[in-house]
Amino acid sequence: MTQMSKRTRPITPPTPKAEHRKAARPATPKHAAACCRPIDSLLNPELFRALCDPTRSSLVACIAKCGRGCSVSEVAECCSVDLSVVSRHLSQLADAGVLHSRKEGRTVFYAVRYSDLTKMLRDLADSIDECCPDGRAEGGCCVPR
Amino acid sequence: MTQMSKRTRPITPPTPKAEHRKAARPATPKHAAACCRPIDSLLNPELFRALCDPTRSSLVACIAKCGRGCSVSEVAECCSVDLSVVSRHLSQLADAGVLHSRKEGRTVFYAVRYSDLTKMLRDLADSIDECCPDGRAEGGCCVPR
DNA sequence: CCAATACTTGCACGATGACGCAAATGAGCA
DNA sequence: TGCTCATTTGCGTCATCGTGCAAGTATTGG
Repeated sequence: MTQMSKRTRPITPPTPKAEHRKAARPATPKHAAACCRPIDSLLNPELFRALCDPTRSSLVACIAKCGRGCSVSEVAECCSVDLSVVSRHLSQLADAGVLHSRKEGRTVFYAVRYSDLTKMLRDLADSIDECCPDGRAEGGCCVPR
Repeated sequence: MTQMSKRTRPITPPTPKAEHRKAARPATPKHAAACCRPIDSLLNPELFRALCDPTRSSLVACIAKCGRGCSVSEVAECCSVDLSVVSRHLSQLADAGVLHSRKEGRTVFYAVRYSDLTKMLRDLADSIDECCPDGRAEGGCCVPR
């Protein structure tokens, strides 16, 4: 247990869920100074975390292609996992900002947050571009040695 | 690299790696017919899987901001995990197409695949847009009930 | 009020992931 | 050849994740 010495592992007790995911993010590394900061916030693991599971991503694709809000049980037909699993995945995706949920009577409709999602992706792409467009970067912010 | 093929599990022999990740992907769901297919391939969990870990994403941010190729030990200074862990993360990111590696003598330089990465992100954003631009989608491909 | 419908939540289990340490491999250099 | 530096790999450990089943909650209809 002492294996992971100091960082991210308060020995045992509280286990605040996905703890190590929160911690390991050294604000400003030695190299790579203050330039191009937007990438730090845009390269948010939470979004990717939501989309990294194939079941979840297929659910997103299903709803996206659907174009309208889909109920949980409707979406569940898209894949072979239990309805409860789908329910959990959808709420997870909603938490991550990928989906939007709307309750109507006893059914819950999930829809893709098209513009938010595409904005996140494009902003990230932009921030990556900004970091180092072709020519630039030589003698950039990161000390060579 | 197949670094973690069947490793770390002496107990259960066959363990076909990340099995469930491969499987759960019902080609064509009942709803959401053949329209807007690109999203299926672009919403690739593998890319997100690579970026979903905060340590990994901070490594990517570090290298991105760096602008040039960074050696493993250099990058390791950006975060507080063991060098071996960084090495594994970097090769994982390279496998996912996020980074590019180049060996020079005994050092390995990793650099962000700027254009590939931004292309993937923008294409995905485009495919999401295509799926359902504002007005469209009513009475789309997914049967309402 | 009761039953049915549509989800959500609790729980247990097996698989996977991230990690550190130590040993191994590879590549220059004296 | 032997040594050192840079990185990778083997292995054990612990936490987290995805999943199914069963029970619980909310909402609508009779």
